[in-house]
Amino acid sequence: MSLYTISQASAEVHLTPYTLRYYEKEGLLPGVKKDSAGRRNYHEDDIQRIGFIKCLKGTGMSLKQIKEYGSLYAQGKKKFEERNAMLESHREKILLEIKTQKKYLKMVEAKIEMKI
Amino acid sequence: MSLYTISQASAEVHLTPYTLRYYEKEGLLPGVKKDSAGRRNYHEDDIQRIGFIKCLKGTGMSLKQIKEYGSLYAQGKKKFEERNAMLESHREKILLEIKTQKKYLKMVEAKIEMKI
DNA sequence: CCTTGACTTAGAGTTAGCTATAACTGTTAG
DNA sequence: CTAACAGTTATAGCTAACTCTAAGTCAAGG
Repeated sequence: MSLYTISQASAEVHLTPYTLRYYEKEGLLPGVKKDSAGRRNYHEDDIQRIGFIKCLKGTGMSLKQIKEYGSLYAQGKKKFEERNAMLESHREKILLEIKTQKKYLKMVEAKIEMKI
Repeated sequence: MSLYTISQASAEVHLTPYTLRYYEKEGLLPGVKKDSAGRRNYHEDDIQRIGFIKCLKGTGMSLKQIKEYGSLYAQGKKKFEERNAMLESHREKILLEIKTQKKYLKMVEAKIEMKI
């Protein structure tokens, strides 16, 4: 299938229709097409975009920054440097986050092992 | 030093005095002592408790659940099973989260490598 | 034709987790 | 002694990210 209604897209990406409309309203997901009756038609690449939005959001990027990233993306290769710098620094952030999570994991495990 | 004012504790744990008072008000940090003038005196073990609160919160536990955990903790060994079950399931959650973060890391790195 | 149901919009409401304000009190340095 | 300071409480305000409601539109089945 290459076209999704909002409820199909919702099921596909595990976000509610409310959230999908909200993301669009906030400018995170520009250019979603509509049919003659005004209903959203999500294309395969919209699904991909939502997937990457979830990735960025899931690693702690704010919707505001995600929107910023998307807007750089939309401006093509003239903003390539800026956009990639954003990803690079986000990459560092994720690495740090994983490190922190591992540290916290050890703390929780130590507490479990204490058995008191 | 074994006693901290709120601003010293704040500096020590990297949380604002607002947040420390808020946590106390919300019941996450019961039993903080006060001096004769009514000012909080954080003891070494309060600092430790805050450290563990940060650990739980940093791994996605809600303040409500952290409070619940603390209340089980306060009830001593009769609630040991329940409390440890909470930690065990939280441990699973952290492991899953690390896995997810690693997946997302790969996605971001792939995007960086695309160079488009 | 008419009802049903999935959609639309604008805008209001909710929740978590702080963050700030106002009014006040006790301690300390000059 | 007094002014500045660091704390106190109660309560209001804020932001992010949804989540829901109301009122309306359109298409398809009986």
